[in-house]
Amino acid sequence: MYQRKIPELLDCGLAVALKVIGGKWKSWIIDCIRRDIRRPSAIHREMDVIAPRVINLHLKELEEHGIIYKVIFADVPPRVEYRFTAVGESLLPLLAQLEDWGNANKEYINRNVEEYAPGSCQFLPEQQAAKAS
Amino acid sequence: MYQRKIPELLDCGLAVALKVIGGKWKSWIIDCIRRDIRRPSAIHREMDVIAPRVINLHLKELEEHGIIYKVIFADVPPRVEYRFTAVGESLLPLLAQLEDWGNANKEYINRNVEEYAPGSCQFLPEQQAAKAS
DNA sequence: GGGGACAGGGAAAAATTATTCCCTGTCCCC
DNA sequence: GGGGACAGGGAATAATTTTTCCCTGTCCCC
Repeated sequence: MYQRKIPELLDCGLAVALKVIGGKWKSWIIDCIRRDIRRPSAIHREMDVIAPRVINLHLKELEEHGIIYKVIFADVPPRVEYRFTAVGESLLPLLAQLEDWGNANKEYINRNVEEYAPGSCQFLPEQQAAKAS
Repeated sequence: MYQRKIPELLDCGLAVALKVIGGKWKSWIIDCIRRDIRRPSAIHREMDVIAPRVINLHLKELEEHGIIYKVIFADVPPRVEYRFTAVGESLLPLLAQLEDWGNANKEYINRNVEEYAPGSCQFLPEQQAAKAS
């Protein structure tokens, strides 16, 4: 386990929320479980461009944060399922809203990124007002 | 500017949203501007534990993403203000909700992190059901 | 002139996160 | 026995992000 050298500021609710959902593939994993893809191997298949190891690490973090929990069946071969805790469930509507927002604005954002050139931001207020409209 | 080596998956709305708000201090900066702390130097004072350089980089990114825009006054000494674009404004309610969620659950999450020990996740379904309730 | 506030950025280092490679077991099927 | 599926982790490396240090310029005030 990696030992942090710079302390985090976790008194702010926003920081906590972002810590939980902010990992690179976290939200994708959460979305899998939401769609009832709950077994590690199934998630690995679903996210086949991501290394299984990476997914496992994220799963462990989600578990540490109390967003999901693991159900281990006594079966052989071993069978494991991840499910949402109550707190994890409460996150789903927020993620859905974020996703809607992203879908509604991704063209705008990607266009902005492409068009952005250092210095192109030099406008006077009147010009900016025009641009913003 | 850093040249990415691994392409991002930005077709998913959630990924886009997290890209925009996911930077380490992004949401704090957005919160400053929301509270009408709009000038770079004022933001630096407000977030005085963060290096000004870092804040500038995040501001530039928010600008590139079209979340905020810069108003440059012709004054001397130079005066600059950051303001939200319409898209930036539309993000605020979502952030407020995330913050509420984080505040409501941060004790739970921090407790989980502290109590988590590798292997403590080995429960049978019945025990998990009890824990989750 | 010296010092401070203003806005901003280059270069390098450090910290953090993501990724790859490869290894541990068990069981089933051919 | 060999090969595959299952769940999982150690160690090292690469990629990315964050941070520090220091420098550019203008203007005002003492």
